[in-house]
Amino acid sequence: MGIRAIERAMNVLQELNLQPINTIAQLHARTKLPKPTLVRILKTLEDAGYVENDVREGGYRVSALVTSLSSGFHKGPLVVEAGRAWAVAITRKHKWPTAIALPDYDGVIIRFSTVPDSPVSPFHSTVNRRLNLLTRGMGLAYFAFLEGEEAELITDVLRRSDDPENALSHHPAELARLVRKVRANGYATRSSLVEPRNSNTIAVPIIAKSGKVLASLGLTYFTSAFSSEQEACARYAPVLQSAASAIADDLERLSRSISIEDDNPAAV
Amino acid sequence: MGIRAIERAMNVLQELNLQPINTIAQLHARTKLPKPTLVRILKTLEDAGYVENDVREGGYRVSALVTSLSSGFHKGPLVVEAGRAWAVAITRKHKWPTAIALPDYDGVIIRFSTVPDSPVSPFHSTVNRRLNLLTRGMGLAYFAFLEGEEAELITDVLRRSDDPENALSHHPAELARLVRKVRANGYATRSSLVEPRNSNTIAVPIIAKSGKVLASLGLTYFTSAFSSEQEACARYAPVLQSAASAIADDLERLSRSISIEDDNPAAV
DNA sequence: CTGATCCATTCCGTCCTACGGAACGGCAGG
DNA sequence: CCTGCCGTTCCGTAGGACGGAATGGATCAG
Repeated sequence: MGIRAIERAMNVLQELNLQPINTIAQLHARTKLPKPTLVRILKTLEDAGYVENDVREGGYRVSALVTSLSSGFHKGPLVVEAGRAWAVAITRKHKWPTAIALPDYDGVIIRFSTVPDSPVSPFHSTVNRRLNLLTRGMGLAYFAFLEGEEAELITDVLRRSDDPENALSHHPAELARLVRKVRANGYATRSSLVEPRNSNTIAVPIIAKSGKVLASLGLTYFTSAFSSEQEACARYAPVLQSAASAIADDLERLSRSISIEDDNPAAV
Repeated sequence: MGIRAIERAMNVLQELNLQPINTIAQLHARTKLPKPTLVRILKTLEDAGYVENDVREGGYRVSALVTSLSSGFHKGPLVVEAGRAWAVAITRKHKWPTAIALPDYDGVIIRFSTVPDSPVSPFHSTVNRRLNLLTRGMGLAYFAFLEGEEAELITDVLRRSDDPENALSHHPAELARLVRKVRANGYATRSSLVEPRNSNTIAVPIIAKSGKVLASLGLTYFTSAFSSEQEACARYAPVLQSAASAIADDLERLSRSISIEDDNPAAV
């Protein structure tokens, strides 16, 4: 068993990263910690410079110094590095948060998200969150564009899964129809069968010049902001597609001009 | 006064970010904490998943989860996002760590560094570190390419400083000569008058299409790895220059294709 | 093989400090 | 004015963090 105060502080810090601004009441509800304890922890983090108490906004937020807690960690695949700038740019222009997800066995894991840059995020920061391949927009955008042996391999793995979100894998015909539809559209959206219902995600694959599907790029919006899913897709799918293609270009340029031997896409 | 255990844990976590691998003895020396206390703190962080005890390497290192402690913080200028991929690519190819620094009043601040990706870094992670404009490679690469009013303004500020590292600002003729040399070379290096002596940094400016100097891109190497500074510069200056120019291109493409209203380069 | 040295880790009794219920002051709405 | 909700402060208590000393390896010298 570890030091309780530290465990608590780390949890609080994680929670703080999930929203641009956090009130004591919210943190109290999410962490189940007594308010005085929260105040004490936040004061400690504030003194240390990791947290700011924004009285105007009425809450606490992480400050620039938190980067020093993770500046020593990298080994992110190059596609994430190449894609960040585009993800940030889209969010600056269109406000909605975007994210980049990388394959991880029978799912994808979000490796970068612009939630903190988005003034209107339906979600909290979702970095390191795992998404299923068949029901989630970013999972499906990856899965549907897989080809040949790789596609079969993953399909087999999914078939063996008893996760309800992978249920579609037991209905090959329907699955094939879904894949065809996604490929025809050039983008995927989150299944209407899974939570949360008040938002949706539009996602496209990032495909290397070699044809290999590297990752997916997604944008999440409040459903209430549009009259229909079609409207949102018509607006953002082209943006995402051109960004995904630009990311693939950038990767190509990166490897050509600097000539990288091999970008190992090993996850984690 | 805050909670001591938390303050200590945060310090330990920061220290862990400064080196790829950290032994208890090193941490003990750097943090002045008793070893049992360190072990307890590290065990706590390990249980929570932020730290790994790599028995093979004989020490502790930060793990992927630390990113969740800062994933909520962004507001980084687009030039850093655009430059990351290139910095990472250079380090993967040439091994030496690279960094991107942004202007901050009378200095520059390192906003991104590939130290964790470098197997041979002379330095520890240097994110958020401030560098002087006249003696440091990355500072000088920025300063020397400033033009017109902006250059005069900063020069005035420097002249009013009594920081020994800004001493050159009191000798306008020598300063002008240095600036001319840097401009002619197209890159800057760290002054041989300042520490540390066992490494050096080669840096180039990142200049937007508009002509505005946005940032500097630097590479740091052990002096002992080359027979002369010339040799290292001949090898890496062109690499850095082409990367800097590519970053400017990327920025241009980012803003053209997504058409961002205004990239506010405000630092922290 | 023995003894010395250095290291990370565990023990455990002491003391302190983190804890949280209760109280407080501020604010908004009724 | 009162009521409800908020963030913050108080303060007596008790449980947990603390660190010196002991332990268990690993490495090296003789």
